[in-house]
Amino acid sequence: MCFHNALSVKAQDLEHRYKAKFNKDSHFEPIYHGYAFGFMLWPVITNKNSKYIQEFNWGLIPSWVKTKNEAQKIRSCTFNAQVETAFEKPSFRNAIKTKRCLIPSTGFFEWQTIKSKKYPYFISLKEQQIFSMAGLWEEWIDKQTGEILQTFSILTTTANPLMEKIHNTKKRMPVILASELETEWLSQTLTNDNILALCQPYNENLMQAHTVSKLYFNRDKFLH
DNA sequence: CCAGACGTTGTT
DNA sequence: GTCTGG
DNA sequence: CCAGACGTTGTT
DNA sequence: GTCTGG
Repeated sequence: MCFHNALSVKAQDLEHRYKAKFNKDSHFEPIYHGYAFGFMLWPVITNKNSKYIQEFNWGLIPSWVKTKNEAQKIRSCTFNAQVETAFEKPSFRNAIKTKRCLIPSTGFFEWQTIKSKKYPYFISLKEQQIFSMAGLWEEWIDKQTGEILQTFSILTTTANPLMEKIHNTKKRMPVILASELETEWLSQTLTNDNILALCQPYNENLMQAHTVSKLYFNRDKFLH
């Protein structure tokens, strides 16, 4: 599961890290806590255009969705996509073959449950401030208004031992790509097996986690 | 045939 | 768009 | 964010 | 009207 994500760096830092540019009209500001249900804009680098950092909305809307209402309903269920089943699911099977992207992150939040109480953790990488989660994207056109919505989903896989201890109810974690595999993820010529091979749980020894205050998750602080 | 799903996991 | 369940 | 609930008891 | 669940 991955509903709480962070990208607490400047636009310029991202441009250096990915050797890609934001569009001129972008106003990216550091994101200290992004919550999926805000359907917020997030920087992504797609296989279609890796020279630019685009900003897509979190919550993938498949292209076959007919109405805004239906789109709103489905996108609250497509913040994450399980990689084990993504090749079969109608919502993801097209995207995982042809529309992959990198989701830049500086860390994400997960909850540990102990005796029915929940403790939030922040998880990041030891050696890279900015890393990439593996993502899928889609482009949806509202036939009523002509509006185009570009959206994305974060792939999840089974938790590694560190994440099993933290996210101890569902035991899932986002797919994290080693930096040297980012270009490969965006390649147009991968087989299904190649794609699955890139989506293994990340090495726990390269990750770090610490508890954080629940105050970070007060509704008022991260919605709007 | 035709309506309905199509998806994931849950802080205060 | 395509599959499933009734 | 925004649609949907807003309630209780307890059979096949 | 306000809270909750997705």
